[in-house]
Amino acid sequence: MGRSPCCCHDAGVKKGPWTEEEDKALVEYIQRRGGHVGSWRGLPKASGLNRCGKSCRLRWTNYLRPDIKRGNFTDDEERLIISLHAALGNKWSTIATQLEGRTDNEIKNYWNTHIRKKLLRMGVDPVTHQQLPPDQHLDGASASAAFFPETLLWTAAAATLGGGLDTGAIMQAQLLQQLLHAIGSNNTTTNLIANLAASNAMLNSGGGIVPNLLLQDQMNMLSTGANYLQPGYLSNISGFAGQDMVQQQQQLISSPAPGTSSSAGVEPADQHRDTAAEFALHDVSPAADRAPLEEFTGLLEPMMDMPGLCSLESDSFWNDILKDSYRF
DNA sequence: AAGCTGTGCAACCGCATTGGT
DNA sequence: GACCAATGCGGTTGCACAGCT
Repeated sequence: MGRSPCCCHDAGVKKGPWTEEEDKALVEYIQRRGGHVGSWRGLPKASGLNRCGKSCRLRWTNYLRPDIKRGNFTDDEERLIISLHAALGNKWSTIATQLEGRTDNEIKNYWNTHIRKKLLRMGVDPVTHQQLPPDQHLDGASASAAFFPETLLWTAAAATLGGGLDTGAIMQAQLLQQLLHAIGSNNTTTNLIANLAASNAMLNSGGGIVPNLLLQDQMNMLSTGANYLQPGYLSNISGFAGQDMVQQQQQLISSPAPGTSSSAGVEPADQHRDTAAEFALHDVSPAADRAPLEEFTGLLEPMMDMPGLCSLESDSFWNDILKDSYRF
């Protein structure tokens, strides 16, 4: 497929920072058309701007659009970005759809300048969201090989969907997280369910399962609520965004580590699967309490009858978890 | 005060994807 | 299905600014 020549290569087309006059001309043009641009390529000529159409689009979407939120990111926004990044990777535009008034460019910049460094200081790999070896910590602090079941859960969910995570995949993970919360903070149960998800991830790692799930407004409601699924290191730390990093590191170190993972030289996707596999092999706990599991399956059953929410019967991710749950 | 360095962010660039013919 | 124009996306760059020496 041939690449179209970009108008930006035309001689005489202005580049660089936009002036107030240019901003005004662009805003007025778009407002005159009722907020509907039509053709970006034709916009510069029609509006009298000596700019590339691409440049106009970028200026509008990243700066001039009236619904853009200004100011610092809140703690909740930061957590949401981290959670979504753990599942989606650098899909900035997808992440931006879940943060009202924030642009993909803004989120990307914020990630690269703030969050990325923060995670490195915590000893968390900002790409894989896994614990880094002690010698790779940004602050040089040593840490035990802390392990987070919920991080694994994220990984498992992402791997289950073959890397092509869509809103349905996020919903699966979020619903699973909510179920875990509903059951309570029983670590044994959490680990068990994480194992089930990990096993499922191994079985389906190349499958690219795309579940038939939720309506967009349900997705928005849940993903912006307090119960969205977070990587384990977030749920282990209260007030992540504003907390002193040394203190956070100490909290991480103080957590007992049920398992370790070695991932040097492994591609991220493979690393996810390897870690999931390792955890599943070493830490399946048939001694998990029966009562919480009954509660878990009890919570799932009525959801099967909720039209438009999810179709558990036709979705092997949930089916496998359900079957495995009953087996215990 | 001048120079250096680090940081944050707007904007650019090139490839990927989408949609129309 | 092939082709091409238009748009979208993510990585990268460059500049302004602040803080430090």
